[in-house]
Amino acid sequence: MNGQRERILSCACELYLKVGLDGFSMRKLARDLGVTAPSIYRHFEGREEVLGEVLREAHRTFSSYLFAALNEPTPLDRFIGAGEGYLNFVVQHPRWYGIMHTGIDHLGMGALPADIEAMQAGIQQFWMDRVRECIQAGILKDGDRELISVTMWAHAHGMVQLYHEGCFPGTEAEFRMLFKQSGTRMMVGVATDDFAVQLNQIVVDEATQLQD
Amino acid sequence: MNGQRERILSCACELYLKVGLDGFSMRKLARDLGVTAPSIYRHFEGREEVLGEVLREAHRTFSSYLFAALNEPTPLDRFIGAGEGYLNFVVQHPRWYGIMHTGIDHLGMGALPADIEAMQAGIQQFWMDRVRECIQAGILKDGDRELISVTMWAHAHGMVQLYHEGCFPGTEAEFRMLFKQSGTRMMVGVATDDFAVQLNQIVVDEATQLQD
DNA sequence: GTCTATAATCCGATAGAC
DNA sequence: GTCTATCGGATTATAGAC
Repeated sequence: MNGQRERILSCACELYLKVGLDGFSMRKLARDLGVTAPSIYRHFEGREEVLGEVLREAHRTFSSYLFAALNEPTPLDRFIGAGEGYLNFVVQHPRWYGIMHTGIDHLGMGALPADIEAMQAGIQQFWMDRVRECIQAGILKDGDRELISVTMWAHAHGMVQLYHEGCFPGTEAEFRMLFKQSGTRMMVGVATDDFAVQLNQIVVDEATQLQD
Repeated sequence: MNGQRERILSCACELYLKVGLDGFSMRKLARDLGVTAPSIYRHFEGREEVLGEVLREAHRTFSSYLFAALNEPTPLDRFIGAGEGYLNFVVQHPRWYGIMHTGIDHLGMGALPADIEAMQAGIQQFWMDRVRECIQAGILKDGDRELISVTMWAHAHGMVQLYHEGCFPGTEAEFRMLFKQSGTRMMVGVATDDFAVQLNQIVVDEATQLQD
């Protein structure tokens, strides 16, 4: 029966989301499944292969959050939609974001499976496409696309890491606000002069709102 | 003899820098010291107390890298000096930066020692002072100081995390360049209009340099 | 202050019976 | 396919001799 393999995988994802990478063990997985540990080795070569599947599921979920933005009508809408998808994902699934940023050595693997590397390449391509079409639409500066992408990536990733580390005191809703407000300011440096005017207007509006 | 305690601490820092947090064990520490594990428990209550001292040393070193910038003459020089100190620290001491961003639960502690919390508060105060005096000097926008600080913090931390994860392909020197170039763009959004002109001039100069 | 010996838990993985 | 039994290793930490 091949359904058993899928039952193990489903249970493995659940276990990882509950206890994290360091707490994830074959013995606990067996206990949750209601079997003994050696049984799992009939379906998987070892812990490494199971974790590979968990990592695969993380990438699948992340991709679905991002790629939903492709249904939006304009480059700007797709860019904003992708940003909101990213924000929703990291807030709702911190463990899955975590395993995607865990070194392969810590996962006990020598190298990433080819299909996971392909998914990573697809995600990177997705972001580069958003940057490219926002440049064509006159929203982002027509310059070094890689550098523009890095600046936005680093800001977003840093915000998320600091939030997950507990460096921001507020609630989840307050973090979402902070993420967007900070993102607006960061964007000013990579936007065209015309679009920067609109972004700065948002900043001013926020300031006057706070005064009321 | 109290010198033994200091010898253990020195060796503990060395061991942590070599093998990281997960590889750090009392047995390895004892082996490096040339004694057996139970001996260490005459000087320390347990692994948690030793790691607390390692974390303390990390904060001391980080602070020394930052606070050296206080010798600079102007607010802008102090700000740039602090940024360069930060960059030097994270490049030269990734493990120490790492333990400073490790949750206390992962360190096996219930709460941070009061003096370490005080050092963290001092570092945060240092950055807020840099922001405050750069606002007074007409370099940064006169707005929400906390938000300006968060934007810069997130960008810097994100750049470092991605670098340490191996997400940037280049050399260390190329990363230092990337950090500064990306930082310049990020700064445009939090700078005054006057200072943003200077920052954008740097961006243009870089672009024309690349064309040659 | 350091040692030996050991308790008490964990872990991944395998052999071989059923 | 699952089980029992086990190997071989890791860890923190303690008891008690010297």
